[in-house]
This record gives sequence, C-alpha cells and structure tokens, in this order.
Amino acid sequence: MVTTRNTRADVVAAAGRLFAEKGYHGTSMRDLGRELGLLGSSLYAHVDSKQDLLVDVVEEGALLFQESAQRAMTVDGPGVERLRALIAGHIDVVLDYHDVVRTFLNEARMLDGEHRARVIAARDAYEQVFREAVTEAVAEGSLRSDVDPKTSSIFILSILNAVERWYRPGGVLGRDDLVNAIDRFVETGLC
Amino acid sequence: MVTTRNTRADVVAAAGRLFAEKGYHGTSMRDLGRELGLLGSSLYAHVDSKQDLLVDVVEEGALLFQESAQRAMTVDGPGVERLRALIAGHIDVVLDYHDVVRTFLNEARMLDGEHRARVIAARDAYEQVFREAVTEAVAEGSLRSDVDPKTSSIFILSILNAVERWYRPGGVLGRDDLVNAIDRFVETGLC
DNA sequence: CCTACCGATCGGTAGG
DNA sequence: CCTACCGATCGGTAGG
Repeated sequence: MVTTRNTRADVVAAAGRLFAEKGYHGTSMRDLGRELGLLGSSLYAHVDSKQDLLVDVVEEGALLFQESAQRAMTVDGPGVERLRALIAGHIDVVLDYHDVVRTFLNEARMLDGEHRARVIAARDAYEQVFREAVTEAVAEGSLRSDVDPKTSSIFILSILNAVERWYRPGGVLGRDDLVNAIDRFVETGLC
Repeated sequence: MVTTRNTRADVVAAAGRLFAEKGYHGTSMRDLGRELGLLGSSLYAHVDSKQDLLVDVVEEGALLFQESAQRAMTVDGPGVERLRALIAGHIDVVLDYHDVVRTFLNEARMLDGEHRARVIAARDAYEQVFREAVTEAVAEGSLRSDVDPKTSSIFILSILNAVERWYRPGGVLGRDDLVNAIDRFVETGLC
C-alpha cells in the first residue's frame, strides 16, 4: 500500500472526525496531524488557520442540509409528502455524514461572529422549509388545523437532530424503520 | 456593596455558566477566575483540578433530573399522568438550571472514562423511568398498543433536551404553553 | 511536508 | 486569595 499525499479535503474530513469526537477546542493541530500521519505544523500547507477547518466542516454541513431540503421540495403531491421527504432526507444526511453533522450541530457556536451568523441564517432558512411543508399540510387538511407550524417544526427537528446522539447503524432498528418510526410519531403521536 | 469571598458553590456555578457558553475546553481557569474577580491560580484554593469542576456541574445536572423523576413517579393515577409529570418536571429543570443542563448535555463527554460512565448510567436510569411510564400508559390503554416505549422515550427526550437550544423565557410562549405544546405533540402528533 | 522555532497561554504548585 | 513561577502545549511562521 502506498502512502499518498493528503489533500485539503482529507484534512477537512479528518478535522470533522476529531471535532465531532473531542470538540473544536479539544482538538489540537498536532492531534489532527497525528490523525493524518504528519506534523501539526505541516497542516498549514493546506489551511491558513484552525478556524478555517471549522468553517469548512460546518459549511459543508449547512450545504448538505440545504441540498437535502431542495431535493425534498421537488416532491410533488400533498404537503405532508414533502414533510416526509424532508424527514427522510434529514436522516440520510445525519447517517451518511455523521461527523460533519455532529460538528455542524455542536461546534458551530465556536465560529467567530461573522461565520456563526451565516450558519444561523442557513439553519433558519432550513427550518423555514419545514414550516412551509407543515403549513401546506395543514392547509390541505393532512394535519390538524390548530397545529402551529413553527413549534411543530422545532419539535420535528429536535427529534431529527438528536438521532446523531443515540442511533447506531447495524442494530435492530434499520434506517427505514427509523424514518417510519419518526413519521408515525410526528403524524399520530402516541395516542 | 461589599465584595464577599467566593465559596466553592460560587466557583462551580460560574464554571457551569462558562462551560455552557464556551465549552469545557474553551474555558480556561483564568477565564473562570476573571468571571469571579480573582486570578486563575486562586481557584485552586477551592478545587483540585479543572476536571473536578466539570464533574461537579455535570453531577449536579444528573441529580436534578434524577430528583425530578422521583417526584414525577410519586404522582398516582394513570401512567399517562406520570408521563406528563415527567415532561413538566424535565422542562422545569431545563429552564431553572439552564447552564447546568447545557453543560450536562454537551460537555459530559469531556469527562474521564470513570465519571463519564457514571453519567451515562444515570442518564440511562432516567430514560428507563420514561420507558416505564410509557409502558404503563400503553398497558392501561391511554396510549396506542403498538407504541414502542424505548423509541418513544427517546423521541420525547429529544424534544425535551432540545428546548435548551431554542427556548427563551419571556417570549410569547410561556412555560405552561411550552409544556402543553409538548404534551399535545407527544400524545396526538400533528394529525 | 519537515526542521526548527516563536510568543502566548495552558493547568497547576509552593509559599505566604 | 495573591505572588511568583513551572513545564507543557498551544496556534502559527520562516525557510527549505
């Protein structure tokens, strides 16, 4: 096996892993170098600063969710179907980009003011897509008329984002089972 | 106003605030000293190590949730009432001990193996109380018979724990409104 | 990507 | 709780 040179993408991916596991401030550039088999100082051939790596990882996360929302909104049919597509798409992102998502959810607050503001704006826009799907589903009669789209969207996203904290692939609960369980819980609750 | 000496409890409380805001690794002992109006080195008159402070804050959080669960389980009547008491109690803890809860939820993973294991055990025991309430509520017919107590409890706790991330007191949504909205969402969903 | 290094800051200690 | 300090580690740079 040849040991090949690392690309910037390799460095960002490794940063995502370590930031997810130990946090941004709990990860040193020397830790990151070790993960890639080089010295901490060598990383500066790829990036200008440690903060740059956090920016890259977090913006990748924001982009993944944005793209997922765009795909879900192309689903035609009733609003409740678009809501289900948003849920399934979110779960896909969480499970397929576990480390990026963890860093996006837990470490974005470590960004400097300007970048943090952009991430918050992206997150708000993403939440807005959920609200619109809920609003449509209420209007078409798929959901109860007294449902508040804002609060409901927060509750749905709370369940979706927490998946990163407890779900482990390969268990008895498969991905489709998970999505179905969330759909069911969201649509009919426990009664 | 007299400037009085800090107690260990003051130090732990300030640590909770800073750990919640900037993370454990993002908070230095000098930051913490500044918060209390003294030098970083002076903190060692109160604690043996920085890790001790994290242990104190996180174990306080674990205790608060444990006590809340114990109170909720004294509620007699149907299981669904105990579930509602668990939900209301959890929200009280989250809103009354915001910083402790944030640190408990986000920084416990920074603990060393032994302490982290204890916190995980406490969290599992707490979740188990939710499962039992759901199981009883299913048995008595308050909740659907095909409800899975384990997954349902995780979803409920996902909503409850996320409150720390978005809810701000003093807004249009009061504490009782919040609890009622969660009860409604959990029991009947959006349909 | 390494060598060699920088000033700053880290958690923590001895002694008062 | 402060003074004075410790060795270790931090993010980062110059030059190759």
